[in-house]
Amino acid sequence: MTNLSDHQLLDLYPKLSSDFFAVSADILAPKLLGKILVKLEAAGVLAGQITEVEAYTGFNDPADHGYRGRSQRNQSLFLEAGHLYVHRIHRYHCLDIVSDTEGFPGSVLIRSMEPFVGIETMQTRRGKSDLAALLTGPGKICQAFAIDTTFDGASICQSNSQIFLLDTPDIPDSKITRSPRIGISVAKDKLLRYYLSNSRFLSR
DNA sequence: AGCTAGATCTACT
DNA sequence: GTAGATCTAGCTA
Repeated sequence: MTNLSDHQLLDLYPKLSSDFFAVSADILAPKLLGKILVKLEAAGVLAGQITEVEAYTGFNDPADHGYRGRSQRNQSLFLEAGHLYVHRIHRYHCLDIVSDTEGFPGSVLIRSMEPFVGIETMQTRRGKSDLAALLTGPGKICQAFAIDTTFDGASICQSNSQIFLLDTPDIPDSKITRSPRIGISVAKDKLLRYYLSNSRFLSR
């Protein structure tokens, strides 16, 4: 896969459309594993395969940023499915895919990926060369892909979207592990983190 | 207007 | 395993 050209990759799989994302976050999360995140930049293409995600289930979930209702920071969580929610945490940014329906703040946090295309750019931005250190954490992904709050509220389902997902075959449940989410202070017991069991591209 | 906590990461020991 | 960097939304007053 590492020798695949940008052109081949983009022709190989169709872009995921908004109906794919319009389900509850806990359903969407495992379906995002194995999908390929693509960002088109003037200098070239960046792409990676999603290996680890977390679901945030809206008004049902005290750990969800939209749990207490709409605010300036979280308003894109209330958009219809297939938009991005990007927020800052400490020095870094985190990237969520908005799920569910308009007005319900469910989303899936992209926690880790395996780098596929644009690896040199990612290495430069991250200041690291080890592939396993490039995209194994939500802040690392946003740094490598140069995703900041200017992408908050952007659609990933338009024909002119700069960021979108490619529809690769689903991963069977037998290759997916569930665990508690990482780094949160409430609702720690919920098993809403999902990852590819045998991947070496995972956080922690 | 000031204070605090946070869906993180790195560099130490 | 833990301290410190770093910054902003959201809260209290």
